[in-house]
Amino acid sequence: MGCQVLEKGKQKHRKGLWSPEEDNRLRNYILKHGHGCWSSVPIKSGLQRNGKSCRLRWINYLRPGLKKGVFTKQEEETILTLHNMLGNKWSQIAKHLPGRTDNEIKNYWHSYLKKRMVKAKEMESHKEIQYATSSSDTLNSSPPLQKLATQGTHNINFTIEPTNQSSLPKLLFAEWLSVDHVNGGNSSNSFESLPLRNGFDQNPTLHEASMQHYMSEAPFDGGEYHDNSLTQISETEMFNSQLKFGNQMVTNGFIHCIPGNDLSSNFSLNNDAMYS
DNA sequence: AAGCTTCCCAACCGCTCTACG
DNA sequence: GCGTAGAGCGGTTGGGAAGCT
Repeated sequence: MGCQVLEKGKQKHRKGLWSPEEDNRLRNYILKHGHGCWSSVPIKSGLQRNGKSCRLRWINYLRPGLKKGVFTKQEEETILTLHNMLGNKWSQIAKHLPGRTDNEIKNYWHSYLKKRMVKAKEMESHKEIQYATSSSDTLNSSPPLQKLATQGTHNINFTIEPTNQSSLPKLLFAEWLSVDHVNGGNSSNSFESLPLRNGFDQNPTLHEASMQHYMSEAPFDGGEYHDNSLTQISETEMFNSQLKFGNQMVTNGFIHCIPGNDLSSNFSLNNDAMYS
């Protein structure tokens, strides 16, 4: 909001797949200036796309910290669990899978997990029929979905409220950073104590920002983003680090962070972390 | 090898929500 | 309170790759 540069003039917007050149333009522009108002991005960056398209491309493909490649077993289980609880709230689910986008998760669900669920359901109903015919008291067999959903989720210990609420620890490295950023603080910020908002912060940008933290240590040379940079850091590791921070937070209501690099110096957080 | 089908994923579309004047 | 515009989300589509006949 508060965007002044509007898409004036009904110029024809390009559609379809993005060329590497377009990607570079968009990436370079956003890294340099932040996205600000999305509708102004294509104009300022000289792209013949609409703002919406730019936004999507950035979020789903260009944004630093995105994890590419196959979903791990753990991620799979997380999706199943969360989908069981939240339904098709892909963006909510994505918040719990660092480096994955809602689109990616949605696609994965439709192309693979949905079938798996259907299969599991079929098997279960088949079993139930068999069971019903052989025995009269079949009351407390656990629901198939729940069963599936809880398999292998030993390390996911959180509850999800049906609304926007999630108590999954989300306070991350970037929390202090954004706050610092907001406050305009120029502190090198080695040890900062941050008061928490509502116990657990609901800010969805935290994950993003945390990914940027990881990215800050990953190769990002000459605008060339290496997809596999993140694969060197296991998801578990990232997940654990979140939990660790979460624990700190739970214990005293404040978090003490020891930043690695000064992120803001090598990546413009101003918009992605602050506004989105 | 060619044609057909299926699958996957990037991108688009349309809707809702929110902020602002 | 109302209208407008931008952002975000979920559903859907289209095109290319892979697999099959």
